[in-house]
Amino acid sequence: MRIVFWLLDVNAEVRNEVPEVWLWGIDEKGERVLVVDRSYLAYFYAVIEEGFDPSNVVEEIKSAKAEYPFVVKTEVVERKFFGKPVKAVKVYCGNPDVTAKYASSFRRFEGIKDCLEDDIRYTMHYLIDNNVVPCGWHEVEVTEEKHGHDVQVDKIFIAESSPRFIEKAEAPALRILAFSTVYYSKEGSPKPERNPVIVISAVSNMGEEKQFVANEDKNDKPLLEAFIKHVGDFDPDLVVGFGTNEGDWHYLTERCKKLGIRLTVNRAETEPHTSVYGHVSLTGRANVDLLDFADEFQEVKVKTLENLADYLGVMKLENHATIEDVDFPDYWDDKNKRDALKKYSMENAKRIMGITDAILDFAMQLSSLVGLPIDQVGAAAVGFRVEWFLIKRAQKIGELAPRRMEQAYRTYTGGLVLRPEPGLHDNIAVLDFKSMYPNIMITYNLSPDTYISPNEPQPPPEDVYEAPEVGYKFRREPAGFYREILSYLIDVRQQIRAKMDTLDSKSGEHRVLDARQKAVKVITNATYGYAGWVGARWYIKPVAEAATAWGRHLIMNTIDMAKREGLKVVYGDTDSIFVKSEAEKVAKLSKEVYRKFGLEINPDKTYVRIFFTEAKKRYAGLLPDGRLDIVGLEVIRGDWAAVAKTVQEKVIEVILKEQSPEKAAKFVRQYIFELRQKKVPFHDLIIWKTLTKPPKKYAVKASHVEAARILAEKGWKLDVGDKVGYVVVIGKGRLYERVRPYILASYDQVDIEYYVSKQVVPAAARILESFGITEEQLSASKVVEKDTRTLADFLQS
DNA sequence: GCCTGGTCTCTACCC
DNA sequence: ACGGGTAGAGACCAGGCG
Repeated sequence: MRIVFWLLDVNAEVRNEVPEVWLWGIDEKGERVLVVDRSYLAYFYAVIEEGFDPSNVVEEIKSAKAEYPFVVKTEVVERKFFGKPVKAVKVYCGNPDVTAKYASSFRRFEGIKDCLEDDIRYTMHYLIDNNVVPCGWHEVEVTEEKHGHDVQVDKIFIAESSPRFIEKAEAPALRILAFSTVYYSKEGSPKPERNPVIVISAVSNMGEEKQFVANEDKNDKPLLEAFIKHVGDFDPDLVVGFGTNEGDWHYLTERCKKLGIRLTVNRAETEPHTSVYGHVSLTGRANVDLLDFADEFQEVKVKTLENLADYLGVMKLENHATIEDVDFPDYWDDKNKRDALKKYSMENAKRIMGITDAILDFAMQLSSLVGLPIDQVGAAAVGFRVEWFLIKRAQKIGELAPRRMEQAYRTYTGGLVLRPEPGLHDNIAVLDFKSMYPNIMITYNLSPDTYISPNEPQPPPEDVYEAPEVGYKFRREPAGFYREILSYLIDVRQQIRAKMDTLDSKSGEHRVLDARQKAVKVITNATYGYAGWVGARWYIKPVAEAATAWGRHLIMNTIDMAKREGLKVVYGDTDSIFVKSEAEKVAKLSKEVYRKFGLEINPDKTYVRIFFTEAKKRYAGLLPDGRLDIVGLEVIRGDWAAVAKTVQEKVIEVILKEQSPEKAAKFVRQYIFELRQKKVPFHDLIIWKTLTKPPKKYAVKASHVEAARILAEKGWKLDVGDKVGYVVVIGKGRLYERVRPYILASYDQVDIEYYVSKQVVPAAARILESFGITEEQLSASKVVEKDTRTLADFLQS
């Protein structure tokens, strides 16, 4: 019989010495199915030395049969490696776990140049070779198997053919469970061996809410058992949380162990286990951690669940109280507050479900585009997402995936940034090169396989593109790997967008296609960065270096052409120039640049008025619709207190809209006055900074590290990548000696004068100094204040 | 011992 | 664990200064 199913998750098993690929999915009728494919063998390639007879290698492998019992068969194949034809022996193994070991032995065999693709997981080879696509539909010939396994599905099938991919946009109706936990700890970061789970809130995408609460004596065993049962009863396809990969799953698993129960929440009666890219796998379900997708939202500086939900409009922050982790025990112990804690926990579960609604289409599209199952694609770093997409495309053209090589890290020259013309300008147009680096790579055929290294025989000059400044050469023909891939991506995105235009923008298909074009764009734009990444399988530094060299060449030529056209250039960064807007001249420039270089540069936006400081990469513009576009300045930085950001934004607004520095200065002084009265919320004084390495590795003392140390003393363990929120308090010595984690500080300890002189005034002066207003003028009363303080200090000591 | 200027470290930004 | 270019704050340190 034939079934059609949508692929949710994949894993491998070896049963009775037969390797099996398990495909977990949902069929057209909405039944949960497991399709087991026993027909697929693990393999790797032994690439043959040039001029060596592959059959000798085959013989050699055969004669070593005793040492390599899992070699099932060999096959001589033609492939390409960095574009060059190679012969290889494809070595099939009866056990997926031995390929890497065998490959490393075979590398020493005579006539074998290298072994490849032993580092690609069995399941990934399966998906790629059969064009089986996660979050995609497939049809497959199957026979139904008796339901003898301990797996939670409606039906189990044995595949009689390879699944065949079917183009179909929309996903089936999934069952989704969002959950959020509360742990009880008075000793700092909760630890599963000593601290109980006191609340788990769960929400389903059907709107069902369930809350599990510990007993009065904080016995959490019944709670956990009830939660496990609930997951089993609801049988979700997707389990979604926030920070679950690095937190909850480990905690809950260990907590259950400690209580003598097993956290069996997957479809195979096993416990959660950590898998590739540090993601936690729940066999048969997709475990999605929304924190993995938070990077997509650069505007959200401090990645908390609340902030992300607020940003996505899921649940407006101002209407809901946030309870800090440190306060959980108080809220539990105080019976009057306990309901608030329960409410907060349930709101968090709802936030998770809301965010899921907002990003799930994108996640699914990214998964199917890249080819990694949805639970993995989020956890995979950008470089690996690009790489899996490349591996998938490589297979289609017979290109072998290179191994990751240890290579020395060396930087290279990047984009060109112009010095801005400081001050105010009216009517400025921004001209942007459309997808500059991808298009450069396509146009000049920059690719690992078209690169001609200096020690190779050199083709005649008319057959190569030579990058300016750096002089690297690339074959004009045939099309390189990157050209193929990038043209494909750009084409596909155009097709999707054309299709979208024919659809009702509220339709399901439109929404799915929009998510897909976003996923395509993300991968397209990340390809240049991938090309310059030392860790990349296809890393060839000259490829990335040539791309930026062409970029500089293009932008410099464009500036010259603009000037000749009579356009005044006031700024530019990498792929853009800012010019005094003159529609006809701009149009003519675009045309000429296209004619000369074959790349498109078009007006992106126009500023009614724009302001530059002396610094590059920092400016603020007024858009025709009245919105402000602020770039690089403190307003959009996460490591400045809100007081400074609020004031600077207001100053910018007054300057751009009313061109009145005096009014702006007056506002600043008024704000400072109120700040000194402590009329601004305490939260607006918090400064957030990321811990970028373990505290011990810092070469110099730093405020946020010191704040983290204070928290650690109290038992609150912070990890690399965590944001530390601190305030500056009154005291002596260096700044780092005067910081406190905000959750441990009170308003009356705060050193307001620090916020005046080091936050608000500098942020405001950054703008106002161009108009002749000094820091002193902004903090006029500072002098008096300072003297008073000095006097007070004097009297004290 | 304190101030000053130069350099280094650190973070977060732009594209 | 995708690239380089850049600003700005604060730590740190050597040298000046009777």
